[in-house]
Amino acid sequence: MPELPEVETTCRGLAPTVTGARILRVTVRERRMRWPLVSGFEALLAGRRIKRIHRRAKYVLLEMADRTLMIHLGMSGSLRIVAGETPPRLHDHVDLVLDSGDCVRFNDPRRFGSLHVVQGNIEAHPLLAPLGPEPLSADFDGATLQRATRGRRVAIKPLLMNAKIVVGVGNIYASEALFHARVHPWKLAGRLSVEETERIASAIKAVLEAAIRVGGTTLRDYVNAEGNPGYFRQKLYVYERTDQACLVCDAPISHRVQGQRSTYWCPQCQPGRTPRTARRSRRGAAQ
DNA sequence: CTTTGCACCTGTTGGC
DNA sequence: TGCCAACAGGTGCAAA
Repeated sequence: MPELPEVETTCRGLAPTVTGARILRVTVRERRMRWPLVSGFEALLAGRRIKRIHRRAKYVLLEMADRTLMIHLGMSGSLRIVAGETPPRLHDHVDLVLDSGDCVRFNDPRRFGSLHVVQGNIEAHPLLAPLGPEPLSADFDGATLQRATRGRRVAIKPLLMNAKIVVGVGNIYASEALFHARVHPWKLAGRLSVEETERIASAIKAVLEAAIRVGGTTLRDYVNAEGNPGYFRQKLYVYERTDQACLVCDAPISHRVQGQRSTYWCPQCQPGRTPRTARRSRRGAAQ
């Protein structure tokens, strides 16, 4: 579900409620996540005050004096603020009940998400340490991307989704950014020109920023901290638009599975070849 | 080292 | 109506 804009939107939505609040108690209804919740998870948080909330890659970080609660939303997770007495619904796995009477509620049908309590330097955590630069920071630009692509024989689209290269770019925004950069998703990363990596880096920033501005993309599950969807879906140019007319040139949008993920592109705006392996099923946005 | 494919889960959808 | 296969905003890990 969530890529960087959705995680960022979640953080911003939680911030006013969570910043400075004390966690009175923690209720866990399901410990089986991507990584099972450690025994004693609740006690590691109860009574602690949240100093601030921020984000690294797709992780939500709730920072306390000497520890950090690190939450990943996986494919189907969400964090919402509800009133303390709100009865739990299906897949409401974890509650943080705050001294304000509000409750931070973690819901995740597929349970690909995770929650870790990290003591000490958060950036040194094994899940964070290997991560690449933040796409919206000055640490990421055309030159960074150019350097990262040299000698790579992977196609650019899966490379963009590799968090060691750059974090936060998932399946939707990878296709969207390549469309705006006018680069074919199957183009080999190592063969990109300086101009192309420049355009891709700029497109990534532009697309992510635009998505954040409207609260992210909701396809099916995603809701922000208030339970509302994001509206970037209306601004998607290729994702889930198979066979529909390109909004720029009218050509029908193409779709193909690439590295087990759906890839969408405009064959006219993004000229290039797809390797001629077996065609796979196509599934447009019927809605 | 890089690249590829699987696995983890539940829910929804489309075709027969 | 029912059943089943395919697919879904992620990503660590093992195998090649």
